[in-house]
Amino acid sequence: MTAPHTGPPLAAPDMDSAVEALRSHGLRVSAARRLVLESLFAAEGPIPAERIADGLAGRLPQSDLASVYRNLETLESVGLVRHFHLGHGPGLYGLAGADEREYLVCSTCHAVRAVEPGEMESLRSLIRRDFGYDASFSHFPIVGRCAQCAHAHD
Amino acid sequence: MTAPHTGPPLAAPDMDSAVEALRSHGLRVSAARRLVLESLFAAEGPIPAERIADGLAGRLPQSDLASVYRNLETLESVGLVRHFHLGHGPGLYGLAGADEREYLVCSTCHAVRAVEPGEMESLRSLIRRDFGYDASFSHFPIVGRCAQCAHAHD
DNA sequence: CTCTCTGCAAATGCTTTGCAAACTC
DNA sequence: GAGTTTGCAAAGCATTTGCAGAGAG
Repeated sequence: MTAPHTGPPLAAPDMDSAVEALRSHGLRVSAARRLVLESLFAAEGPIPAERIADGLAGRLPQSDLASVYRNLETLESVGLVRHFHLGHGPGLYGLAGADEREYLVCSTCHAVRAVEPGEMESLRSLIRRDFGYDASFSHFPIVGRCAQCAHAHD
Repeated sequence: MTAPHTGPPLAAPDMDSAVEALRSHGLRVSAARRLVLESLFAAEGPIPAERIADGLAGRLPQSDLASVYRNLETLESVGLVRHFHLGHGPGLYGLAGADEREYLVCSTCHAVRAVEPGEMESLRSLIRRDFGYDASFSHFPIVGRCAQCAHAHD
């Protein structure tokens, strides 16, 4: 059941350590805050804010969307949460360190492909060498034409 | 004055050929359409739709923002225009083939660095080799920590 | 004369903000 | 209690859509 974890360790592996992290930053542990964290722990992967507000489609209590956004921002500011985009549509939020995969989106068929962070290492070092940037493709995806679409040249 | 041009040639080098391209696609050459093209030819580089609507801050006649968006989409669909994003904020529109530089944005200081397409070639071939994608960083930037920010470690 | 395109207004989708009441410490 | 955080409502920003009239071919 426990798949081998290749990415960075979770900033907080469970609810308790997340709560502890909040307190250590002088933040209060409110019900709404808890609920955001619980949703992220319960979700199968990164989700839009709205899914948290509707209680993961009923599995958890609902909460106010504005508060969800506020809390996601707060949690992100202390490093417990991260968010990214895959083109248009709402941002996706997840636990920092979890599922920090990087994405390729085909500009033609719009298929999304996720790869483990390790697979981008040579890419990252090339960028570091050529441009001096420590790049991450976990906030914006790499956009390009995928092999299938390149074959099926329009 | 004419800087060496390393990128692809403009899809339409001037107003006349742009108009011709429109006609060849069965599209009408309306005043509003002309104005969008003129704005893009007049602009120093990619600009948000709103700047076109307000007539480049008065240099040209104003036009309706909704029509500007509609026309940008139309022009993009026939390959005369392209658009991209640099993080949040409005999309930036420019003439296809012009200023098709690719961007790096520092995740810490948010500085934007543009590079000529050629400079990304080795990066692009690595992505092609590793993932089979024909990548372009002219729609989304590469996000990462720049050298200066890496030095000044938080 | 036909069909595309425009301008206006209103709607949309995602996210942020103002504010009084509720809750955490 | 003091100060954060909430919930609700409303605003904000970028972009899209509906529709009747104007304009291109």
